[in-house]
Amino acid sequence: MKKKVIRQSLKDQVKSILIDRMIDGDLAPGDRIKELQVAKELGTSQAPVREAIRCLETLGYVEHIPHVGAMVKTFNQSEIEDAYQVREALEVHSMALIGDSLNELVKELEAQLMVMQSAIRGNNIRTFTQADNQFHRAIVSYCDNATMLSMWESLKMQAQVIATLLKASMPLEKIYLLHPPIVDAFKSKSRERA
Amino acid sequence: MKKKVIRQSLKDQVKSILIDRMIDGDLAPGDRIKELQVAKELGTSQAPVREAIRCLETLGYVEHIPHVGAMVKTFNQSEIEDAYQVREALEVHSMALIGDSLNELVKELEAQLMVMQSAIRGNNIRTFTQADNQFHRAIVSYCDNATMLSMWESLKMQAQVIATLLKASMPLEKIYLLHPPIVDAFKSKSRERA
DNA sequence: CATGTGCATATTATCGATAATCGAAAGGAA
DNA sequence: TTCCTTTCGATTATCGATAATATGCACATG
Repeated sequence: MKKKVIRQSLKDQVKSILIDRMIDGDLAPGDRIKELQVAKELGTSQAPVREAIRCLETLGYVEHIPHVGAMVKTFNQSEIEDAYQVREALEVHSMALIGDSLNELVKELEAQLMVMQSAIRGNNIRTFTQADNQFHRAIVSYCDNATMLSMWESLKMQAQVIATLLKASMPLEKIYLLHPPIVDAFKSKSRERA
Repeated sequence: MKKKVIRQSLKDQVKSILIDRMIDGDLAPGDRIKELQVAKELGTSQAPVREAIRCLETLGYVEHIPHVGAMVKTFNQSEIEDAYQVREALEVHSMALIGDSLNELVKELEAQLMVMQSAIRGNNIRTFTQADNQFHRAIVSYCDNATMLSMWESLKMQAQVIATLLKASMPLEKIYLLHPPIVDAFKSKSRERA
């Protein structure tokens, strides 16, 4: 019941709005984002919009060319697969760092697998991406390497996946199949320890 | 013979100057960076300085608290070790992705090991960090996963090491010892393939 | 003494306006 | 035509000034 007073900077508000637009498809990959235009729409000045765009840039959501402008980044399939490989690298390595909470983690992972499966059956992409996100965040959360977590944060796959897959309708099954081997690895690690 | 006209944005110039100051020790970990003060010193307005600081923030060089200000980030030993673990995770995983150029890579890595050893003997920290940087960049460069490379870029260990070690004089030997096992892994992979 | 309240100051966050730059379109010469 | 230059419109980059916010201190209050 905390519901603190909302004191969000304009930059953060603009950032949220732009991300929402990307998720909703109002901003499609390739679309230009013009600072003054957005500022006018949202009733602010150029500065907060500019900062928000720079922020989205570092998150990998938009591409920015000096003196020209920013546009929503277009992802190709290989980029997405590359990112998943990086995820796997981080998570496999995390195994060695996770201690007593290993069993707890495995339960969490399996729960998310179930959610993903049901999302595939219902073709509910948004639910799928949320579960996928939970799955990977769990792993890096349970390992106490703060840098590892921030690296994962910077991957920010969730929005990439949402923005791209919502339209490209890439097969969820293909993505799903990358996950069970990871859970198996954690399980065998757990068994070996007992 | 290219020597193009220098057309660097003020933001980039400010960023470079601030990084130089950190390396030279004029900006020590914990020091405040005040936007208007820097702007006045450099003869610019607040805006470019502000952007430069935000950039340094995403690079991990400074910490920023809303409405309070930015300060040069202070690294503790565990943070540095965490980052090195993440590096290892990325590089070990890269093994599987590197193809024919494996032998070439091993030669490059061993060359950098030699440089590091001689840097340790001469206690030349700057040379050591450069070689360390070359070593790790080589691995992620030879693997053709662009995301992997950008993740490595975002680690930006070189400045962390320079900024921290130049003063804390953390034993280089300890860092060095993390490297040979990686080369060995690449070598055995190469042998196994032959 | 402990604690809260209001002010003063320092700094960031935001604004509106101007300068710098880019890309495309128009024009002119070989 | 084709290539080069110029001009123009659009957009970002930068500026100087103002508003919003946080921190510390003095002071009142119990």
